[in-house]
Amino acid sequence: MFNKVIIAEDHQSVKISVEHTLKELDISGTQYAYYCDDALLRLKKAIQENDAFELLITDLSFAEDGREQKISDGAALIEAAKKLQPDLKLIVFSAESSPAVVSKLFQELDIHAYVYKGRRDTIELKEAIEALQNGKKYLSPEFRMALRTKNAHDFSAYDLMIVTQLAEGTRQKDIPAYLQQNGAKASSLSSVEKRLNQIKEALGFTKNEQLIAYCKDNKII
Amino acid sequence: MFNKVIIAEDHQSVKISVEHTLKELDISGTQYAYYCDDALLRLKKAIQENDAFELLITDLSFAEDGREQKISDGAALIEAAKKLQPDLKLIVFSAESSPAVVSKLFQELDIHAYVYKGRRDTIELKEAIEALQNGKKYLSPEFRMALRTKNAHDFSAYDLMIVTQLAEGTRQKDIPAYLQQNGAKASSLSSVEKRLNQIKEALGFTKNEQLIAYCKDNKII
DNA sequence: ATCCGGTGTACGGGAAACCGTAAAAATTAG
DNA sequence: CTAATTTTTACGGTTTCCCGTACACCGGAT
Repeated sequence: MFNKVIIAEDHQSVKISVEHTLKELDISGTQYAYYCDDALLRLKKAIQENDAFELLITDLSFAEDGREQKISDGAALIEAAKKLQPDLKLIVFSAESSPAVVSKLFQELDIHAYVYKGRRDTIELKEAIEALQNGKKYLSPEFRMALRTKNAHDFSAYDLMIVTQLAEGTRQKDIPAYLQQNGAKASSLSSVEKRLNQIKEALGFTKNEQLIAYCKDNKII
Repeated sequence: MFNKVIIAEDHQSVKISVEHTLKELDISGTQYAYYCDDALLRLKKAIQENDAFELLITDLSFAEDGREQKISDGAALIEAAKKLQPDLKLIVFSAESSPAVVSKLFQELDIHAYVYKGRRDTIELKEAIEALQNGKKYLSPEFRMALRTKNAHDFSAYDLMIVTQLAEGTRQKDIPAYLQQNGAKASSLSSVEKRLNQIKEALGFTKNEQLIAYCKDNKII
């Protein structure tokens, strides 16, 4: 049974609903943060006071609003929180609909649940919390199929460099210089061409413009 | 004083919060729809029963979830609702942060208020409703500056055709044929090249990839 | 009718991207 | 350590794109 929970969520409307949901589950020791930095601070403080949180529920994207923040999104918050407190349970509560992104959360950040903001989200949030209390993981139904059919192409850090440069207007023939500066293994123009071809081939594309559109649509860059 | 209000919102968590907010404003005749089609249906029915709604609060993006829908987003819902009932007051309640999109809502759909889902959104929603009751319009503070510095480039339908084709992988030299089929005035390769140059020039870009990235980021395509 | 500015089109030289091939370098296997 | 395999790089020909110039067309104003 969770008792001490912290929510990181920048939408006041959502925060209020989560508040209600937790109340319905008789979870009382709940704190809220509108900023990731604030959430991390509270986590630290709780540890120092020997009364650590048991569960973090966080959104993924946080809007900037002038206040300078060290941590700008939920993924980074989770990473920092895990370092601070490895046993912390993690629920991501987000409207992110890209299976690629969600899959990454489970694989790389090892979160315990993903709840998709949708037409049943408060119900699903309850289900997720209950699942965690039983030592299980939880994934919103919408994603249970999607995650199996994984990405047609896994973008490596190397791929990301290239695609990002393209999207920023760097000429293909100038990318080798950039790669060299950033210490990438294969940094010849041929390699860049070959890799781009492989990626486009894998995705069934023919033009760079198409690839950029795809990456933007899927939040890859 | 509003009395009969309808909410179109596909996030249960947000819907619950809006519910509370309206209750706090002593607005009782409130209905909710998780789908745009449902919202439109209720609007129609209310008119037939001579008890039309006074205010529509709607999100912009609605997730698809298997159920086939005629209207798939808030903008289309507003358009349909206006046709049905021109005097209906319109509040858009969304997390959309692109000034270009919000600007369009006011200019082309003539909405009365835009409330940005953020750290003060329930408060702002109240302010918006009160503003409307006083015959005023409302825009979330975050946008009040941004809307003045409008887009560096206004994309015409013609521009959109070209950029969309690019993003779909059509070769530049094949775009003229497409334009001709779709009855665009200028359909020569030269014209396409020239127009693309003008757009990129206006935005300070040099490469198509950059332009596609920009369009995706700003929800232009 | 003439003169315009704006807009669409045609063409051509040069740059960049595309694509296949083959050499060179680095890894791995035996 | 050498052979074999994979990865990276180099190079050349072709296509596409880029960009400047020049011409044709059209509606409006003189």
